[in-house]
Amino acid sequence: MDYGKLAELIFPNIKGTVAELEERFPERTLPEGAKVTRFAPSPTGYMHIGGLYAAMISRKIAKQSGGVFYLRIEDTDKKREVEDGVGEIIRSLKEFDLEFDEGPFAGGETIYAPYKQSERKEIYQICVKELMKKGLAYPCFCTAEELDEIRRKQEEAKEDLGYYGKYAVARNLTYEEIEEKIHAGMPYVVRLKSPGTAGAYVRYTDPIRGNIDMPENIMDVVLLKSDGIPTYHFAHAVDDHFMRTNLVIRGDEWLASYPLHKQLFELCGFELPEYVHISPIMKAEGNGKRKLSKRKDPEAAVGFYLEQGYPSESVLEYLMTIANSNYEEWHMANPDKTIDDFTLSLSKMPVSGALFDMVKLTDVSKEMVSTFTSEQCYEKILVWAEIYNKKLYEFASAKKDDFLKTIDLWKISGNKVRKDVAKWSDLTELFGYLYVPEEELALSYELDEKYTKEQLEEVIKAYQKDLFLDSDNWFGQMKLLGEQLGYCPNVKEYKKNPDGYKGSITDICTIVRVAVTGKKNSPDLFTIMNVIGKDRTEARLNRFLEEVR
RNA sequence: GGUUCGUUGGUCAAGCGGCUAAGACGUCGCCCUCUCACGGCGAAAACAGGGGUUCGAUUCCCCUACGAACUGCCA
Repeated sequence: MDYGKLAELIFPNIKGTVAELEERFPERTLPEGAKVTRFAPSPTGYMHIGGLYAAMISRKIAKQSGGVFYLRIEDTDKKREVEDGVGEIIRSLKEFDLEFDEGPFAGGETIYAPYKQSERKEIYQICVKELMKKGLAYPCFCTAEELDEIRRKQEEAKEDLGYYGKYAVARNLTYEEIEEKIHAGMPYVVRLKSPGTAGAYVRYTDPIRGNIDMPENIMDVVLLKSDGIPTYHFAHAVDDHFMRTNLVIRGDEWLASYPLHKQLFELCGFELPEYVHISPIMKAEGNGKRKLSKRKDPEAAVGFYLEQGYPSESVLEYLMTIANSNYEEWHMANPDKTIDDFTLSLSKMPVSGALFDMVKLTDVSKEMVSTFTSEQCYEKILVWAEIYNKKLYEFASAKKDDFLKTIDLWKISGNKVRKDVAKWSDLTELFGYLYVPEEELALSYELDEKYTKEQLEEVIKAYQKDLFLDSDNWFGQMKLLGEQLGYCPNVKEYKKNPDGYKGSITDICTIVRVAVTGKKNSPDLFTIMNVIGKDRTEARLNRFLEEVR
């Protein structure tokens, strides 16, 4: 077989050479140890939390090594592609401040462009043509039915599944047969003619998992699909070589493809990049766990966190605790530093998939919110509310000073920090009495059954006479008021002699608190009433009286 | 079926031949001039099972069980 002739038959219009590509996409000049990493998603819908995780790690590694992080869109499967999938990815990453160092998605041009696989078709074909010239690739005209038949036979014979060895029938086509089929317009794919040996092994050392021995690739995998577009595997080899990626950080579902990728790089004459395979983020199910699924789990989408109003810093912080479990300790020892100051270690990444723990995220986020100033919270809430809570946005943007007071209310208690809020949607859920407009406010009073109707009325009516809102000793006034009604002003004393009183100052405060907020727990009540104002407080008291009647 | 990876408290996990097996979240209890929150103190809670190797295994080897990934003209 004259492979040169075959290559011309298959790729008559492809004139470029790999050598030219090497020149067009030269090696990068970077400091020793600098890592070039990429995030390479497919635009198949909303962004997955696992994608965010991978992107964060890739960017972090590039950044801390003085390297480059870029975005490449893997849009080689037009069937799965989704309208504005690329925009979705870019917006999501931007929300999390994960910016790129180069390329059109960073607002610039570089010699390594294009950054979308669909625009790199010729590059792949040049490389395939060259392989074909060397007798390492060939056209295959097998139909889906024929492939199914092969598979059936292999299953029956309990052999390895795939297109290889004696099953790779298209390997044996003569030039004349191929020419005839081409002229007849038969569809075909281009396959790798794998030189792998059955029974041979390749060793791979993963920074996370250590040494792994895997069988060498013997499959004649598809390089170019019938539409001339490359498969993932081939595009990966070509792109990561010519875009000069030197560290491929990817999900562990790719681990098994390593022998193939190694072979592809070798046959193309490319230097193999380093690889790291990271574990997926899992979701509990029954007794076990499974990968977070786009279809079943709303929390798989990064949009979920944005919508709920988790600060992006919180989500990243949580993901970092998963990525390197020593991060938390480091952060406790360095409370004023951020993720950017931390050195991520690939070898310390988890080997098995971690369950996504929403409770832990909540804790991390409360901690994070407590480090924001009120002004910072205000800015973030504004951005969030503009999209997800219009009413709140109106309030926040119209009355900034009032709004800042509400923030202080749940952020600060005396000289201590409160940690109530993990996400901005908590605002209306936890503090409806502050943030929901009066006419829309639904209060379901959390009242202990021990209080009688008369008791409630008595306390509220007494309190209505003077709210003590101008007092500099509101609590003292409340004690006095309680005492007049027969409630003990001292909790300890009350506990010693519960039968001597109607209740304690605790009860007085609780009743007023429930009347005003609907809730039996809240931040400082005096401050709440001052923040919502005298008129609204009085209205709430009246509303409560009507309710208990 | 084959290949590969994994399995320490409810969760995330440290550990890399010898420890009363860290820490964090969660849970529970106690304390902290009204509740909550914050903070402090404390408690319960784990090496999947079985064989080896070894003076000694959570750590090394093998087997079993369970889980996961791959096995596409999807990535």
